[in-house]
Formats: sequence, structure tokens, C-alpha cells
Amino acid sequence: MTDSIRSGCPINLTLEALGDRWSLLVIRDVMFGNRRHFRELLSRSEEGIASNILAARLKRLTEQGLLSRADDPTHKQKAIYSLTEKAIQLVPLIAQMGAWGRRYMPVTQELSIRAELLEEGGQPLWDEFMEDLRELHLGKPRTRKGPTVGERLHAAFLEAKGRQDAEPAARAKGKSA
Amino acid sequence: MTDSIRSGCPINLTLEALGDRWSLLVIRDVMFGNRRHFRELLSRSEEGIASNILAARLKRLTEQGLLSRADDPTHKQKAIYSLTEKAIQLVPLIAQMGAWGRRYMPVTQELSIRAELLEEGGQPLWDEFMEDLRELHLGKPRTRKGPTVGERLHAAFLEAKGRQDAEPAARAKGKSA
DNA sequence: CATTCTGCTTGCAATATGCAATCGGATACG
DNA sequence: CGTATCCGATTGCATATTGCAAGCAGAATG
Repeated sequence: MTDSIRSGCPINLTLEALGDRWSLLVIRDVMFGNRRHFRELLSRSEEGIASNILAARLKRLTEQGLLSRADDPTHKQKAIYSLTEKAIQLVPLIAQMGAWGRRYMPVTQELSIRAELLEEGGQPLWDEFMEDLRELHLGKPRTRKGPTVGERLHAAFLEAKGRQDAEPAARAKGKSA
Repeated sequence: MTDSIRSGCPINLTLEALGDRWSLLVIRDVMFGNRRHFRELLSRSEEGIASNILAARLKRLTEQGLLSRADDPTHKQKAIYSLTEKAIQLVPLIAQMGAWGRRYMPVTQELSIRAELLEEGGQPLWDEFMEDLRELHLGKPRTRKGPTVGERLHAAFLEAKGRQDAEPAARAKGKSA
């Protein structure tokens, strides 16, 4: 996490901002899981981030202008983390990461259903998602009606999860009943 | 560079494959700079990679199936590194990284001209570029004629560089003559 | 007043990175 | 030949980052 700039190349600078093992995972959890508090990010983390690492990343991401931090009115010690526009603009990048990972890495079905939908939806769906995120994190009311992209992704995730839970062990043998 | 899998999430797995400070820069140099030998990657590296890190990354990327290694017939100690299809499929991801970096990070004009062109060209240009890379790295002849995307990007880069060299220091004050 | 929850810190061991020097073999040049 | 250069790495060592477990003080809850 040294902040010294090695070169002015866009790829390099993006890598310096997000190219470690945790930063983008934190943003993913805020973005797709709507985790807004420290404890939520800590205890519901799929990968099991350590508290000191999470604290360091939240601090750095806030300093970098990717997250903003606000007091929670319901609890004087609670902090609410929100995505900034800069982070919301990462949606296409994250979608491409998901698409590539889904194609070439040993992903689990359950966790990749969202990536699949994002890939199928393409830029129009990404734009919708970004609109929804702006409402959720920046307070800008959206014009579109109906369920948000986040809700649709989450519903599909739960559906895939339910389908998998109902059908244990059978997958490994390729059976369907 | 631990290889233990933390979760089956596509984002996480992509991050585990490429989410360090150097892996993607090596791929970038092979892809855009057509650096195919160890020494080329080492000495012409914009960010100044150390030889032990480069060796470790080349080894790991080869093991991961992102690069392939072949003997150079002209020199028994030379190795030629080539992109695999898996790495060529990173073009959209890298293009999005460039686009985001260009928008939000303090990039240098000279080094971001290629990212700009890739962004403007969009998916059709990315597809062309990937076709060209397949010819260069996988030996698959391309159907299209004319200069490759790599050549066009490089020409634009040289042009931007020349323009900047001819006009020293003036940029900082916003003068044009 | 004790318990739980809040974001976050500390100590410490393990791992990764950065840097400079160097390796043994292959090639080029005289 | 002989020696200088090039080849893809490797080694030793200092520093930086990570991972893990435990603990912190203040705020809310019962």
C-alpha cells in the first residue's frame, strides 16, 4: 500500500488504486451486498477479511475518494460508508472482471449468477445499475420505476442458492434427480 | 502471491489471479508493447520492475495459463513469451481499466493516448485488437487487411509523444505558443 | 450496572517486495 | 582461441505488507 506513483500509465494508476487483494472486494460488498457498516463488512465477508485490514482499506478508500464516510444518526458510534461517483463508475470494470473470472476461473455457480446477469445485460444494464447506486449512495432520485437492478441480482442469487440447496451432492455426480 | 482460494466469487478469483502490483503490467507490456523476451520486459519497463519479481511473475503467469513460454530458435538461452487466449480475453477488462484510470487518476497524456483510442473504439475495436493478438501470439492468420490495431495505437502514441517533446514546459502554464 | 455492540487498534509472526550483486551458460567479435 | 557481452534467471538481505488473535474505549441496551 505504498502510495508512490510509479508511472502515469492509466493501467498502472488503476492498479495502484485498486490492485491489492482486498480493496475491490470491499467495494464489491458495498456495491452488490449493500454493506454499509464496518461490522457488516467484517462479519458477512465471503472471504473473511481481518478487522485491521478492513479498517486500513476503508481509510485508504475514503482518502482516495472511492468511499465516503458519514455518521449514522441512530448510533453515535456507527459509521455509514457510501460509494462515490468515482466508485460507481467502476461498474463496467467490475462487470468485465466478473465475466472473465466466470469464463476462466473455477467459480461457484451460486456466486457467479450475478456476474452472468451483468454480462448478459451489457452496458444498458450497467447504466441502470449505476443509476440505482446513485440513488442509494448519493441520494439522487432515479426516474425509472420497478425493482432495482440490485434487487433483481439479489433475487436471482437467492433463487440459484435455493435451487442448489434443494439439490445437494447430486451435482458432483451429474445427476438431476 | 499465495494461491489459496478464498472464495468462488468471480471477482475474487480474478483478483487472486491478477490482483497484485505487477502481473497485469507484465501482460500489458507483452500485449501493447510486444515485449516478448525477459530482457525486453526488464529493461524497457516503464515502472522499473525488479528482475526477481519479473522472473516470479513470468513463472506464475505461465503456470496459470496466461502466458506460454517457447524457445527462441536464434538463441538457445532466449525464451519467447506469448499471450494465451485466456490473456487475450483480458482486452476488454484492460480497456475498462484504462478508461477508468484516464477519467479519475493523474495520468500523463502521452501514456494515456492508447487508452483513449481503445475507449473510443469500444467493443468492435477490442475485437479487432484481439484478432491481431491471436495472429501475433497464437499464429492464427487474420482475415482483415491493413495496419493492425497495435500498429495504430503505437503510431498514435509516437505522435502524441512527438507533439509533447516539441512543446516543452509550455503545457504547465497552459500556453500554446 | 452488567452485557452487548460500535469502529478500530495493538502485538507479533509469516509472507511478499525491493534492491544490488551475481550466476553459469551461450553468443559475438577480434 | 580469448574476452566481452548478452541470456534468463537466482541469491542475500533489508524493508513493507499481511494475517491472526486479542483487546480497546465509548455508546447503547436490558
